[in-house]
Amino acid sequence: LSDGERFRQIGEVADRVGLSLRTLRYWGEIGLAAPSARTEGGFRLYSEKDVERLLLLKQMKPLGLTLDEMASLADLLERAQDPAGRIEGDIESLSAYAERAAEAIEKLERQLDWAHGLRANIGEGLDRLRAAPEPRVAPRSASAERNVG
Amino acid sequence: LSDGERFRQIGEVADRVGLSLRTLRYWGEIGLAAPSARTEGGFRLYSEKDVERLLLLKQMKPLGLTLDEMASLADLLERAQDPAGRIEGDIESLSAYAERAAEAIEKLERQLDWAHGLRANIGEGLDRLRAAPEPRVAPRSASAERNVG
DNA sequence: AGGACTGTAACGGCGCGTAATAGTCG
DNA sequence: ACGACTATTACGCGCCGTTACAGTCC
Repeated sequence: LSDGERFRQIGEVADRVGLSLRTLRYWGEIGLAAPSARTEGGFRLYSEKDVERLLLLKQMKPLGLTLDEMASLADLLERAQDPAGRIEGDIESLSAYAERAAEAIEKLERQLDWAHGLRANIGEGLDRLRAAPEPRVAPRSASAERNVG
Repeated sequence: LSDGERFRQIGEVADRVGLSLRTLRYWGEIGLAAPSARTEGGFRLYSEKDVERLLLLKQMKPLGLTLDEMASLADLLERAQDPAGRIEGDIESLSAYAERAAEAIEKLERQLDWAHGLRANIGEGLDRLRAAPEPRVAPRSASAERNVG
């Protein structure tokens, strides 16, 4: 307000972090990532820390967690930043998430492999389709196949 | 029926391909991957080709397509197998999917990078939490810190 | 004939997309 | 005072998970 804190409103934030307006509003609504201020008229104002949290959350998405779990993990990571505010059980919770992250990574690697295979598969299909002419157009002679423009 | 075709029922198929019973039923219901036979009493019977299609569809999931699009792509790939049954426009459709596959691969790679970063992040958090003892347990002297079991 | 498996039908829910309508900012 | 942006509210959807209840297989 009176200090040098820089606030942005929802549209700019959505562009910067690559999330939709709807998603930002929803995440605020459920307490996952609420803007830390509002204008007099009700416009959401995101601080720099708010934006960082959004980026962190966005990077969590590939782990396949529910939004509740993402909130929990983000809180854990924030608490791990300064050793003051930690709570009993944090270590266990966090190491559980570490394991889930490892599993998610394996799954992503498998999926990436599949995706590469599928792309190759599609490429082969395209080659085959392009090799044979359209059904009704028959080649006049065997050597005429070379005329493919 | 009378020939050597091997049929499996839904539970076995679910185990083999790693999809839930509900998913198999739903995919059949919407025409994405229906079993090619039923028993007299109504039990679904999946042929070997049915199972292959299911595997193909499962590998498509990371591409982020809708089920309708997955059906379309699977049909295109099947038609590309033998050059006989192809249809005008298949090449264009298929190459559009090729592009989407490429984009999906880029996205997956980004996500994989993020996931690695996040895992490292969690690891650092754990290290920090483990480094400092629980709040209420204060060391008796500075040199006593070495007694960590 | 009993237990494992499967069938259909129905409701529920997450994570938003998508209006519709009204208010706010520079 | 204009246009761009934003607010809230509400409905809908895809993709199944999850009962509940009944029937089928060996």
